[in-house]
This record gives sequence, structure tokens and C-alpha cells, in this order.
Amino acid sequence: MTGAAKKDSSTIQRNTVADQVYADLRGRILSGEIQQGERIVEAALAKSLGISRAPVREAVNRLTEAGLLESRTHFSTTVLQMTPEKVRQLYAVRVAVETLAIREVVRRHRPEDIELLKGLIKEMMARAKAKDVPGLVEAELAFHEALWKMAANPYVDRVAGLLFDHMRLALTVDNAGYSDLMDVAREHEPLLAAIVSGDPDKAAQALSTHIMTSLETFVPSA
Amino acid sequence: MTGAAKKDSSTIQRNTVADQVYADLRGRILSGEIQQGERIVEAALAKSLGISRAPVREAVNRLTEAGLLESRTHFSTTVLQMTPEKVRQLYAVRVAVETLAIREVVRRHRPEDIELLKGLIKEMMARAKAKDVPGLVEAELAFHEALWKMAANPYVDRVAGLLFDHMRLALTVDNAGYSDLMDVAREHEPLLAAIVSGDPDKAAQALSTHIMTSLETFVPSA
DNA sequence: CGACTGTCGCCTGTCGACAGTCGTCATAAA
DNA sequence: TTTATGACGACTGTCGACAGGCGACAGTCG
Repeated sequence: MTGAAKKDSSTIQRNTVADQVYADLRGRILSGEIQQGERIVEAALAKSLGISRAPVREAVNRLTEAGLLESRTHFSTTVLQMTPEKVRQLYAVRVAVETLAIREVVRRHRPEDIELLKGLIKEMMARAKAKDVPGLVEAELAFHEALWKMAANPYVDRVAGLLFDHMRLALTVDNAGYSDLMDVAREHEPLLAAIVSGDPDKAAQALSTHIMTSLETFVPSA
Repeated sequence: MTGAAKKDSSTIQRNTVADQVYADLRGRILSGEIQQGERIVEAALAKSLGISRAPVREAVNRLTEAGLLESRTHFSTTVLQMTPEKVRQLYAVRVAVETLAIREVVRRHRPEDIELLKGLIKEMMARAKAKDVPGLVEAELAFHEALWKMAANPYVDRVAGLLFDHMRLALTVDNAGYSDLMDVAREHEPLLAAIVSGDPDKAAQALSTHIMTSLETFVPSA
């Protein structure tokens, strides 16, 4: 997680306190520092940050709207609890959106896009070779995130962004389930090849298979 | 009384003031009472509702997170402006998610589900016969909403809910573009038939075609 | 001993006020 | 007349305080 955190903290230079709290809280939830089911108490959080409840409350509300927090009126808000069933449902939607994205990428990709994806695969290989599982997971997410961002569709962006936050949350629990790390990295090469080949159906099929394989790794019962 | 609730104000019996404001504001935006690009001023809204800014601010923040409002820090928040391009991108994602939903419905539908959908088609026919275009649009949205709710997937729910709010927003502008109203209603019968037939691919294909036809009606340039 | 009921404390929901920032408009310089 | 500049006004962002709801616990009744 440190990889993304480093990248984000330098990039994110929000103005308002509420935005900073939002980014901080989101990061702590997705990194697992705040565990699933754990309770969020506005006043305590505000005190620990040395600010008033207002910006904390705003951040919490936004996180709730994004589905990372669940709120019970007049009582408590807690971090979303992922379950194998939810992960399966999440992946089903993920496949639908990402295949749409890759079809668009096949159509509109530029040379530098291919280079970027190539670089991310290399990154994954390096992480795999170093047996750095969290790093590998992060790199894989970065690869897929780059993919759907290339689709340049604001709705894909919004939806995929939401889904990936939930994916990260799901991955905080058991991020060590890979049998052969190198295989995970190599699995992405056919995707790249399919994009370059210019065949949308082939690319979509390859991606769909890849994601489902990934699901199988984490939630075997499917 | 009999049909699905259209008037939110009578149905919604939320607890907190913020929730009520959220529902009210959302309703006014989606109905077109507050126009696209129009500015939202917290203090003015609070005063007109006879409450403080806090719940108004919370509602506005949630709507911003949902993408119906756009916020410029320290200055203003305005209602999202839809464009033909955005509508096309929206529909692309909509097709992806709804085809996923209908595949699930093919697999798990119960007899009462079919009855419900049948009823909604009848509703559409009645609206079409009465040349009630807004009513027809509402009934059609209700049909599709019922469809993806039957998929019983929380992520489909969340994503489709978001997309449909944006669809409603897009439809506030030109909700009168149908050539033959009856055709619109009848178009849904093949969908129902495909669901009953139990062929997921056929159902998905039929739905995809239907949605794209609908898009063509509103945004001809595609 | 177990189920019900009333009280208590913690936390959320709401309020009014203050401070900071951005656009606007008038004014001045070219 | 056109463009730069600076004060003004309006609105958002943040603060501390109060009120009210919900769960927890203890005491009571069966």
C-alpha cells in the first residue's frame, strides 16, 4: 500500500480539511488499518486529528455514500464487512464494466498507453520475483485501473472507482492466496496482446477469463 | 395508489431532516424543477425550508458524491449538465450492467417476478394509448428498475441506481422524442419472452438492442 | 432463573456564528 | 476603448454547543 500512498500523498493536495480527512480515512480503511466492522466515532476522530466534528462528519458521510461505511441512524457508523458472497457479486459487476472498458481501449489506445501497460506488467513481475505479495496486488490493481481509465468514460470512471475501492477492502483480509506469483503477472500479457491485436471480442473474452480466475484464487467456492 | 410510488413526498418517511432534504432535492432535480446548471445555495435553501444549513449541506454533499451535483470548492455547487456525449457514455455502461442483471434474472426469476413485469408493460401500454409521454417514460424506467432489482446484487443495485438517476436527469430535457409510443411499450415484450425462455444470451442480446434503440431515439447522432 | 421495563450515558443530528476564499464590479492605467 | 488592479460582497468551510435517539445495564416481576 505504501506504493500508492506515496503516489497519492504527493498528488493529492486538496484544499479543504474535509477532503484531507476523507483521503486519510479512506486510506486507513483500504489499508486495513481500520478493520472491517470497526466503529467510527466522529468526536473521537475529530479530537485525534485536532479539528472539529464538521469536516469529519462530511468525510464520513461521503464514505458512507460511497458504500465503504455503513450508517445506522442516531447510533453508529461502521466499516463495511465484505463476505465471499459480496465479493462474488462485486466481481460479476466488475467483469461487466471492465470488459466494456477494454473494448473501448482496443478502439482508442495510443502507443504510450501500451507502453504504460507494459511497464506495469514489468512492475508486477518484479514484485512477483521479490515475493512481495502486497506489492504485486497493488501493481495488479494499478494495471486494471490504468486500463479502465484509458476508456475515458466518466461513468466507467465513477463506477469502476467505486468497485475498486470495494475490491481493495476485500483484499485487505486475505491478500496472500496466490499459488504461483509469476503466473499472476504473466496472465496479463495475453490481455495486452489482445488489445494490440485490435480484436475487441478477443480482448473482452481474455479479460473476463482473467478476472474470473482471479476471483477463483480469492474465493474458491465459486 | 395501486402503481409504484411516484410521489416521493407522500411515501418517504425518513427520520432525519438531512434525509428528507436529500429526497426533496433529488426529486426536484430529477423532475427538472431545478434545472441543469442551476446553482444551489445552501443558505437560501435552508431558509426556504425553515431549517439550518447543516442538514442541507449534508444532503448537498451526498448528491455531489452521487454525481448529480458538481461542486467548486469555496464557490458554488451546480446541477450536473448532461450532454449528448455523456448520455452515450452513460448508455454504454448501462448496457453492460443491465445485461448482467438480466442474465441473473433469467436464472433466478420467480413467477411473481414475471407477473410484475407483465403488469409494468401493461402500464406502459396504457400510458402510450393515453399519449402520456412523461408517464410512459416513468413506466419504462420502472420496468427496467424492477429488472435490475430482481438480480438481487447489491453492486448492481448501487451502480444501476446511480446510472438511472443520471438517466432521469438526461430525460428531463427532451422527454418527447418518441415516434410511435405504442412501439416503445411493445418493445419490452420480447425481453419478457426471452427471460421466460431461459436463454441468457438471447435475453442479453434482446436487452442490448432495446437499450441502444432507446438511445438512438434520444440521441440520434450516435 | 429468565423475560420485561425503565433509566442512564454515549453518540449522532441539528443549530447559530465566525472566518476564509472566490467572483464581481468599480476604478485606474495604457 | 481595453486591460490590469483592488476593495467589496456573497457564499462556502469550520467551529463549538445543544438536543434528542438508541443501545446497554440494572432492577423488577413472572
